[in-house]
Amino acid sequence: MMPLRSKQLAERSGVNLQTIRYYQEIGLLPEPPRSAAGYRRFPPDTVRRIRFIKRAQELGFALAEVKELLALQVQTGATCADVRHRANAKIADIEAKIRDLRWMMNALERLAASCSGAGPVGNCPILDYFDEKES
Amino acid sequence: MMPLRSKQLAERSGVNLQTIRYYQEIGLLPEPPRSAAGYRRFPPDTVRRIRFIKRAQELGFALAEVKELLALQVQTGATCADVRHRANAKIADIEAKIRDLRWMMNALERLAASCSGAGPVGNCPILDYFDEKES
DNA sequence: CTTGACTCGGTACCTACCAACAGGGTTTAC
DNA sequence: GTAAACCCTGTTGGTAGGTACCGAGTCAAG
Repeated sequence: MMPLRSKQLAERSGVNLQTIRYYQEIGLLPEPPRSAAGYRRFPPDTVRRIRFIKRAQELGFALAEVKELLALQVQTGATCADVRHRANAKIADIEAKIRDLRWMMNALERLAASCSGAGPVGNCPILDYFDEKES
Repeated sequence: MMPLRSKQLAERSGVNLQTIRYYQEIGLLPEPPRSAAGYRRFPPDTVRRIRFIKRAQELGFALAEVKELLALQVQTGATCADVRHRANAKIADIEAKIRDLRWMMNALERLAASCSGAGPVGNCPILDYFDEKES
């Protein structure tokens, strides 16, 4: 297979062209060789690497964490337990986020329920909550 | 009451000094009068305004949205229904986020369960999922 | 030989701040 | 009156994860 240019890589892996450059800039993609005119020539399996990144991102991993996972993948001596540990930590993160969001939603629902929706904004219980004097 | 200097305002409202200046910069706080030496002199009720902002933020409103809420508060003709509408939209946002996070968590839990934790990283089902060839 | 599509690096923008800096201002104790 | 201690000011740059635009260079087809 021929090496890919930036746009081809972007199209085949389903991301924006600038995303490719961004990933390269932050070291998620190795520095590719260049053509005589300076064009990037990516090895075709880079498509797979980008899909790896996107899939890990979908499950909540930040790019810095994805970088670690990619490093783990080729690191001799890395074990399955290392990966599982990261997955479990991420699960705990997500649980905490969900708890926060549920608390927000609950509070908002109670406020919305206490607001009849009639009348001017002066006695709105929602704004009153935001504007309470005491802490 | 005497007007407050930046740091006093920051301390009394429980935010960082730079946050005060940031809020002023983006128009969330009105431009305060200055002392002869150029020091900001905030009216004491600014503390209350910042607490408003912080409370709305806690319930998931972005600063731009908080700005709208603050504008609504003093806008003649604004109704309680306007506020409730915003609250309901925010509830829908949060619901969508929770759904996404639950999907992530589910997927991660299934992957973590499929991973024994034993052995090298080569056959890790978690990394395999990220690294699958087919889309 | 020109046109259009592509590529390059660089920069700026978004959110919601935080940190560090230089150069002054003010207050308090002695 | 002066020195230490602390405060203020604006400016710059950083964070994550990109998106978007710019002028200039390159390449292939007609």
